[in-house]
Amino acid sequence: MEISNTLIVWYEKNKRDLPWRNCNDPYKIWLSEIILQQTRVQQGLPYYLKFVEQYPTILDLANADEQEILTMWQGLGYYSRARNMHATARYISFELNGYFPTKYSDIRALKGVGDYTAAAISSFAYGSPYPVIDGNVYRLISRLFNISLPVNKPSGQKEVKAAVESIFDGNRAAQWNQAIMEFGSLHCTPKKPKCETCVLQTKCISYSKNTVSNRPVKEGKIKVTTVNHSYFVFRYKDHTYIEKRIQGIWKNLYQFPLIEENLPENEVISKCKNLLTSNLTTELVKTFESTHLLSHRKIKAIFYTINLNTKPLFLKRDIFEIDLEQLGNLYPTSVLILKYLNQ
DNA sequence: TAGGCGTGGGT
DNA sequence: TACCCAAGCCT
Repeated sequence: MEISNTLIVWYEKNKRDLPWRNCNDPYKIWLSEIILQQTRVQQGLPYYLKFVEQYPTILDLANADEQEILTMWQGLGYYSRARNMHATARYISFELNGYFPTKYSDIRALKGVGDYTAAAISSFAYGSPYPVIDGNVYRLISRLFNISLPVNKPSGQKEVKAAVESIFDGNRAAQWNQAIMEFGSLHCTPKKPKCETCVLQTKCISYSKNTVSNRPVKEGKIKVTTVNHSYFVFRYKDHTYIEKRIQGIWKNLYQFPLIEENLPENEVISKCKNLLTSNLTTELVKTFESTHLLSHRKIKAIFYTINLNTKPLFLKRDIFEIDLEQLGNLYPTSVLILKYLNQ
């Protein structure tokens, strides 16, 4: 209880003014939590404001096209969040008559809602006594209790959860949850935590044992593999030609026709010509190169421009014609392709 | 359960 | 530069 008081006093004095706080609308709380998954407040905030303006109610979101929602989401990453969010909006609007679920178990069962998000919505919208455990909490708790088990493995997660429950105050769950995340985010930071001015310093076992810089422990590294992307930008008048991605990364976003194999340039050009029904007499011009970094992949991208005098016919039926300016506006696309369009 | 899934900021 | 990390979830 003493730790809870300390955290909450700190929070009331230091909290940021954010639009989804002091709000009981489960729709807006849910929306903010989906946007903020693995996303910094600074990056997610403009998207939240945009979504609330465009879709004031969950029914507005449910009635929107997925393509429009993905365009709104463009640039935020982890696009499955947007697809799941749309599916959940339709489920709540049309199966639950627009009533957002109130029970933790029902909230937890929604698409795109895991343990963290269910606890956040339950506490912030309804005051239900479920502690949030996000990256901030893993870090803060592993320091406070000097937990040496890896927090990205079930063993460490179990220990953190038990520690959280030992200090959680369910009678003020919403405030408590906001407080511990805000404190972790602003004070008990990953690098250079502000231990010298920390209100929990005397309670922090890692501080007394000088292990703060080694907490939290994480095991295993993500290996980043390098892949090649060759994009073909066919131009005919103001038109260009795109296709929809149907699986994997950037699913349901649009792109220029793409060859992913790592081939020598002459074979890439040969593959490009095979996309068309007729012989290609125009040459390909390499107009842009970029290395695009993902969390788990390094994409070495090359963009070739092909300026045509006649309308092209494609063997692949799913390649279709648009105005170039529609890509990134009417047709959502990746930041990699936005970089090309903006250069 | 380990890997897939984005992007941008910080060091 | 290369790496870590961010209000995680899904399969």
